[in-house]
Order: sequence, then C-alpha cells, then structure tokens
Amino acid sequence: MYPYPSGDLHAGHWYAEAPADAAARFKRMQGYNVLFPMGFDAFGLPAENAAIKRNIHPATWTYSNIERMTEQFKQMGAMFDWSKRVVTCDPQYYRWNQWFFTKFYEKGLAYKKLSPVDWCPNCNTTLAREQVVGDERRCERCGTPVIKKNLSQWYFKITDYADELLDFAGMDWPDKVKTMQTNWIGRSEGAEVTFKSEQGDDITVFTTRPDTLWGATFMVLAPEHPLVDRLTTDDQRSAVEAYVERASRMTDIDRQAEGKEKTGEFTGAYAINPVNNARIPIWIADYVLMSYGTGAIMAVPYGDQRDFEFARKFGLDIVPVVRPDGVDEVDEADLSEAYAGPGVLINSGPLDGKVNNGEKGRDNPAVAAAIDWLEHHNAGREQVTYRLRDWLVSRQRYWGTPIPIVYCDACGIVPVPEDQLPVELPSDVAFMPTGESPLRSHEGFLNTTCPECGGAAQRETDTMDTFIDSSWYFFRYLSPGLDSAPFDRTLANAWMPVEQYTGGIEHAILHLLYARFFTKVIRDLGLSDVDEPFTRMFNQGMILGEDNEKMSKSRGNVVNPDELVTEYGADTVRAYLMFIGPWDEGGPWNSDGINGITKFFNRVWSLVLEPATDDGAANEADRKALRRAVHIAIKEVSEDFQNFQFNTAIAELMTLSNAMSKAKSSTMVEADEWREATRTLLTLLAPIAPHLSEELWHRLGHSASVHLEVWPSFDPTATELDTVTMAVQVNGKVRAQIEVPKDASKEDILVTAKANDNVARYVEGANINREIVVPGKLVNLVVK
RNA sequence: GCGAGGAUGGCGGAAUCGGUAGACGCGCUAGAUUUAGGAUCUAGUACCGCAAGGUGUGUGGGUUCAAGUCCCAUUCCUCGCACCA
Repeated sequence: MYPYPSGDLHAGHWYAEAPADAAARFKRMQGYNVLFPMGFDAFGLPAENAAIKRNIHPATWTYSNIERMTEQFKQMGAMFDWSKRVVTCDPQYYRWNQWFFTKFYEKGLAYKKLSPVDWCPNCNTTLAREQVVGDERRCERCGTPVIKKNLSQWYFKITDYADELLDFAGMDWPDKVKTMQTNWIGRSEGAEVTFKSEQGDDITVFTTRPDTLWGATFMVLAPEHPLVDRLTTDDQRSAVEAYVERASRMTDIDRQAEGKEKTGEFTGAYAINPVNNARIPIWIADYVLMSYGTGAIMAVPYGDQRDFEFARKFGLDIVPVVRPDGVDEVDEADLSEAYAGPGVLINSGPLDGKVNNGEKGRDNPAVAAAIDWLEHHNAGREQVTYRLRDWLVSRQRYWGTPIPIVYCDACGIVPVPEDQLPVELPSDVAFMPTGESPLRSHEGFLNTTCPECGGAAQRETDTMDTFIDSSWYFFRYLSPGLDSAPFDRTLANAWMPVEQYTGGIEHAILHLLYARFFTKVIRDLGLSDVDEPFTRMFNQGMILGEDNEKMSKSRGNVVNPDELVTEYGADTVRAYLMFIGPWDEGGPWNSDGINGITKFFNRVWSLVLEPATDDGAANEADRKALRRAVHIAIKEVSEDFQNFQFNTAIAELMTLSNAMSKAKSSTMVEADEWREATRTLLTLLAPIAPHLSEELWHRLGHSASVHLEVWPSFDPTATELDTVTMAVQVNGKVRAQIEVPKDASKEDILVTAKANDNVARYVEGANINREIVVPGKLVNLVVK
C-alpha cells in the first residue's frame, strides 16, 4: 500500500516497507520478474490543514514532502522502481479519476441523493459509512464524533456488487480480513412481506424469520419513516411528533447512551397481518433504523428479544409460535425472554407442525414453507438484504479530485466530456473550512458553460473521497505516463492481479473493499479481464514505542528512523525491524536489541574479510559439517522468506555465521566449502542487508551485483548425517541421549538404548510394558 | 451481546501431520585481552535444589506411551461489529 506524503518517513513506514522490500528482492533472486513500485496517496486533508496553519499551498507542501520521502526511501535501500511512480494529486493521474466517475455515471453506478449523512464537524466534510469508526462513531481521520446532516451527495453503487464481494475464492487473504468484509457486507436471507394499514397504505418489512409471521402482534416504523405522518391519528399526533422531533435531534451516541431501554410511541393506526388478518397496532421506535431493510419491521415479541422488551414495556400481546423440543406447552405468562431457537411451529395456522431447525434461509424447513406460503398468496417474496450501503464519495474539501459534473438549468446534471478532462483544481482558492467546498467561492471555477447546450452553468464544487484515488492506482503503476487511457490493457492483463499486497489491517473494510469494487467495475467496463486486485494479502503489525504504546509526539515515544540510520546504518535498522518478531504482530521498539544486529553484521564482515587467526587444520568431517550448516540455512531461510517469517530467517543466518565462526581456520578458508559458505551467506543476506552484502560481495572480487545472483539451491544430500542423536525416555522422562546409525533398525535402537547406563538404572527390576521407537527422534520405554 | 486472535524464561521471541520446550537475539554472571572501553573473544544463564532429583508453556480437568501442540471448561488481554429485524 502506498503511503500518504505526510512529511518524513516514520518508523511505521520502515516497518511496512523494509520487509516488503526483502520479500521482493528474494523473489527477484529466485528468478521472478518483479515489479515493486512506490507511489504517493497525495490528496487529502493534512495538506489543506497545513495550508491553513502555515499559509503554504497544499501542492507545495505535498510535493516537497514527496521529494523528502523519496530520498528517505532511497536511503532505506528499497528496490522500488521509481520510473513507475504514481502521484495521485498530479492532474495526469486524477483526470482518470474523473474519467472513471463519468463512466460510473453512464453505467448508473454513480448517482446523487439527498439523505441524512455522516458529517465530521472537525474536518468539515461528509464521510462514507466505512469512514465512521468505533462505538462512539468517530471520524476515521481525526477521531471527532460525527453528526448527522441532511445533504445531497454523490454515491457509488457498491451495493450492486455485494454478492460478488462476498466471494473470496482463490484469494489468499488473512481470514480476519475476509471475515470483517463479510460481516460488513452483512448479507441476510429472508423475505419481504407487505402489510396493509387500515387506511390502505402498503407497509413492506424485511424479516429473516417469515416462519414467525403468525406471531407478529404489532409493527414498528423508524421515526424517519415516510409513512409516519400519514398514519398518525389526530389524537396521537402531538405525542408522535414530539417523539420524532426528539429522535431527530439525538445523536447516535445519545441513543446508545440510553442503553437498550426501549422507547416508542403508538401512532394510533393499525395494520392487517396478511397471514391471519389480525389487526395489529403500528408504533414508532428508534430501535428500528431507517437505514436498514425497509425502515419498518413486523414485531414478533415471542421470537425477538428487542420486540419482547418493547412488548413488555408497552403491554403488547405476545403469541408463542415455536414450541422448543422437549417442551409440552408454552405459557406466555412464564416467559422472561424471547425464544429464538429451534422447535416446532404452533399457533401458526397452515404452518403448524413445521420444523424450525434453526438454520438460515431456505435451509430451514419452516422458513421455506413460510416463503412458499407468502409467494403463493401474493403477500410477499423471498428477499436478501445487506448491511452494506452505497459509498458516499462527495467531500466538501479543496485538496482532492474535482467531481467532473456540471449543473445546467436547461440540461440538468451533465458529466464533463472526456476531451475536456481533467477539470483542473484551481490553485488560487481560500482554504477556510466553512463547511462548503472552498471551490464554491472560486468564481472562475464555479461558473462555466454547459457542455451540452453551451448555456451558463455551474460546476459541482465538491471533490472526491481520496479512497477513489487508491482504488485503482495499482493499475496505473503499469503505465504511469499513459495519456490515452487510465492504464494499458495488455500490460494489465499480463501483470494483474497484484500477486502480493501488503499493508495495515486498518484498511480491511476501507481501501481493500473499495479496491475490490473498483476492479470489478473496471472489468465490467471492459477495460481488463481481472476480477480481483490482490491475490495474496498480508497485514503487517504495528511498530510501537518503547513504552508499548502507539508512537505519538505527545507521548514523546517516537522513534526517528533518520537518527537510527545515522547511528547504525540502514541495513541494521531494516534487519532489526525484521528481527523484532513476526511481521504480522508488530510490537514495541527496543533500543537495546538493535546492538545484536550490529554485532551480527560486524561478525559477518570479519568472517568474510579478516584472515583466519586460528591455524588449526580442517579435516574432511569439518568441511562436511560446514557444508551441512550452509544447506540447512538455504532450506530454512528460503522457507522463511516464502512465509514472510523474517525474524526466523535472520536467526538462521546468525546460526550459519556462528557455525562459520567456529569452523574458520587457516586451512578451512582455503577449502571450496568455505567459499561456498561465504558466497551463500552473502546471497541469503542480500534481501535483508542489501548494502552490506553488496559491499562484501565486491570486496570478495565479484564485479557483478550480488542482487543479480541466483538464489542458492538446496542440496538435501548435504544435510544428511551418518548417525543421529536420539533421546531415550523412561515413562516419558528423558534419561539419556544415544547416538545410532541413521538407518538403524528399531531392534538395534532398542538394544543401544537399553545398554545405556542411566537408562538401565531406571529400567532395572521393572517390567517393560511397551517400547515406542520414533526413528530419528526418540525411544520411550514404558515400565512398571 | 456476537465474531476473530492471543497468553511460553528477566525481555523480544523459537518450536504446533503430538515426539528431547526455550532456537536466535537482548539482558545478566564469570573469565580472557586491554591504559581504558556501552569494543572483541570464551564459558554459563527456565525455576527449585549442595546434589540426586523434581517442577515447568494463563487456570482447572481430560485423551495419549508421550500434550505448548488435541478435546472440554474457565480467566485475562487485544482487535472488529453492535438495537441490522
């Protein structure tokens, strides 16, 4: 994932990019054709805030940050291909955001709608549902609790792709991310049922439990439901209006602060339950959300805890409709909570006796029977509902892609034609955050002519959510300079999808969901054949301050990578970050530990370059042992890189260098095995410490780069041993170690084991009941 | 409340088709070298114990010749969602 150009590279950037670079280098040495690009997510609020605070233009601030961060990335020694760099605030990039917007509009995937939206009072802009986080409903960017506003905004119809987005087939992604996306999309199977009010209005509800329809004893509408005003009777009007007014003024936080205590008001109206013609009261309550389903529910207090609480509080009827297995009779008066489990349907007319097995949808015989009944009687139909909402993409801010729409009194909404793109962001605007886009007060931008009729018209002044920029930038890497299309189709079909993507878990249901959606629309626009953007996804953890807290200036626990590079060198910083622990776990920085890497690299240096001081003779067994250590390292390090286990890869390299230190002697350094060892050590180390390994490689006399070396191949015969050490246990406790030929028979192993003095001590005078031999591992003698 | 993940020495962490727990590193102890050294090298370092030996992977059970690893229960921590009908 490309970074936001915030200023300087911080420890988190290093933690995200250095191991990714090591993995890319490993793949290149293995012979793969690797494209490892870097770019900048350059639109966004911090640039505008910097402009307001320091009186510097967002573009100036952004581009100077990009320059600085690019230099810092080069210091890291990362192999980024800078010729492929993508900068999203560049008009040559964002013109394609605008182009996509018009294509979405043509396809009906972009639309404008007036509705209550989430508004961040600090950022002064609307937000997408995905950008409101936590139980206090805070702005994802700045942490301020959001409020509701009724505004006309542009949306992308991501809900059209809900079902396809639930399909993760062939994707090697963390289960956590797949689960989070699945829950976010929130598919529910059930039925849509239409009730009629006594005045004759259709009131449609969604339910996952149509089998409990005969237990519906009242209806509840969301306070914002459009029928509330019509249905409310005169004698109830003042109470209902007061309730609606109160609900509209309450924030979501206030609603939650009231806990789960139910509130509501009777409208005075009644509806007819279509399955049994029962006359049931219609209430309004804020526990029914206008934004989910149809904004109205049938209430089945017997089977739903919320409806149960509501019924008990307001004295409404409760009709038992499911008899749990093993219960003879259900008495409504005895109930203390709703029953949502399996059982047999009762009091349900034609469905009496049907079995509710607790499964969802048509897998449940009772639900299937209910849907069939509804469809047969024209009272409802099978229906699927999603939690996912359409993506609100309008932002009332300056530093983003202008939405390429013109409003004409004569022609209405007119997309800007392709040959007039990009709609460039004017540079001379006032950045005061007024709650309206700063572009609104820029006359030259605002006033234009209609592309269709040529009459006076006004531009849309909102800009696009920056998550649009990041939804397709990976395509742009393939042909960043192209000005005839967003990307080269042939290259895209050859290179995409991204075979390995890495980034933080915080984008599990933001960027990673939007990018999947965009990729599918790009496919459906006929621009590529790619279904999914990222085949394999890995979430690295977060690097914390030494105090085990998130790094922040106010805590004073920020680790500055520039200072570390000055003191220890880039390779040491890279390697230490990889050594600290598993990459997906992250963890606290520890300034003591980095010395271990410094010592390791110093040891490698002298191992390769210093003459041997010990003039002991190396015999054939010594040379064989060294070769064995080398090939164990090749095997382990290769597997570790493949699995992104950089910490154990470095541990293996340390083990190899320790073995080499022990083996080094004036005769050994003349041997082929020693030359293989040094060559292997440097090639295995190259992805982790690219500068050090290159320097040593050249000092050894090579003229080509170590980074162009072929990854060493593992020779299994080199690691085979003539004898193996086995543990001997007596009753599961280790009592001795024995050495046996590697292909010794079980019988021979047992003879050797029993001959051991210490084993004999524990076995003496007892019966051996069982003898377990795991060849090459251990012997366990069970005695009594 | 629902869902996911985790708990191993003084510290970061190794090891899970069940098979010698603590690889590798930090720190610490002792020694060597040194005018000196936050340098380097050597040896040691889970805990209790003089030793023999015993005990140990959050807690309590279970399966097994054998459990960090499998099963049941439970505590705590982290993350995500949350009146979603």
